[in-house]
Amino acid sequence: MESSKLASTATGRRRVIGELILGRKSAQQLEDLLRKSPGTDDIDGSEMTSARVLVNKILDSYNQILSNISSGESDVVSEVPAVDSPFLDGRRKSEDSGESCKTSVRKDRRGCYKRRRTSETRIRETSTLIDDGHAWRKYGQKPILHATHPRSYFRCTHRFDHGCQATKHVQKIQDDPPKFRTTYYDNHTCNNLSKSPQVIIMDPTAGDNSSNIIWNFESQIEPDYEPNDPVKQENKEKVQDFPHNKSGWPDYIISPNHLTTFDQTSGPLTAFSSGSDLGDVISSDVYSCTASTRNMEMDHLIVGSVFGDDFLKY
DNA sequence: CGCATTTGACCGTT
DNA sequence: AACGGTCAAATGCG
Repeated sequence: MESSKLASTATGRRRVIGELILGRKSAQQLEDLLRKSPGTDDIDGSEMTSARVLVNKILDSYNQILSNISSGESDVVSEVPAVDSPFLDGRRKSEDSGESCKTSVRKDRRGCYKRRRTSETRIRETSTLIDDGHAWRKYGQKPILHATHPRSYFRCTHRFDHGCQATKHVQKIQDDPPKFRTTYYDNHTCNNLSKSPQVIIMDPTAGDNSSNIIWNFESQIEPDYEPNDPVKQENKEKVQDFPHNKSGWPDYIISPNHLTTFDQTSGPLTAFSSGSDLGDVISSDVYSCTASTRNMEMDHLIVGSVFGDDFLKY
């Protein structure tokens, strides 16, 4: 096929990937349409279900192909296994090796850390701020060079009581329409979800733009907005255990293993499907979590590694 | 009063 | 030296 010829060169591969991404996007839009119109005159419920299954299969195929073909295409899609254990990360060492610090002017400065060079990251871009169901605590904010908005730094609230090392960085990267990039580092080991992940349509007025369908988790702290954010309280109050989330990964996050882990029984699919008992937090604007919704995030989530500050997206 | 956020300073990497 | 990431005292809030 022509695509295989194309795929043999770098530029050809990019084109193939581009086409695949377009195809996937179309499938996602179709999926969305199916969800929005649960029953029409022409299609009964079972046919609709079949259609959704088909769409899911198409999306899975796209994802599979993309993840395979782009394994070396770092600037298009990246999928890089963890380079080092979260607990061997420099930041971790800083926690428990304070004595290795240079003599500091301040009293025992715990922060003898190393800048993260390569570590497991998941990068997500959304048109709103996200709350992934975990309780985060903001520990810093910094202006970033050549960035119009500061970057906010969050760590898991259970860092100290459960030793959870998960952190994330949130940065607004675009004003109009607003766009936020959230970079997750390391796994949650606390297994504590403050609340269920949610999927909603953020901006119902922008109906024709499928990319507006995002994972919204109400608002996380806005990096450069009003600091008095109700989210703080939400994170605080809704902490509860979700024992089924054994992996420590938020259910909507692609595990570092691969996209294909979706097919596994303990994967996000299962978790989402079990969302029926979460209805109390799903508003009218919120999609219930179905198996198919997981694919929507593919537009926004990038699994990869960060080398320096270059991140890889498509 | 306890906990989360803010913010300036500190530290390691580049 | 610049930069990004983190710490921790100060502050705010419920």
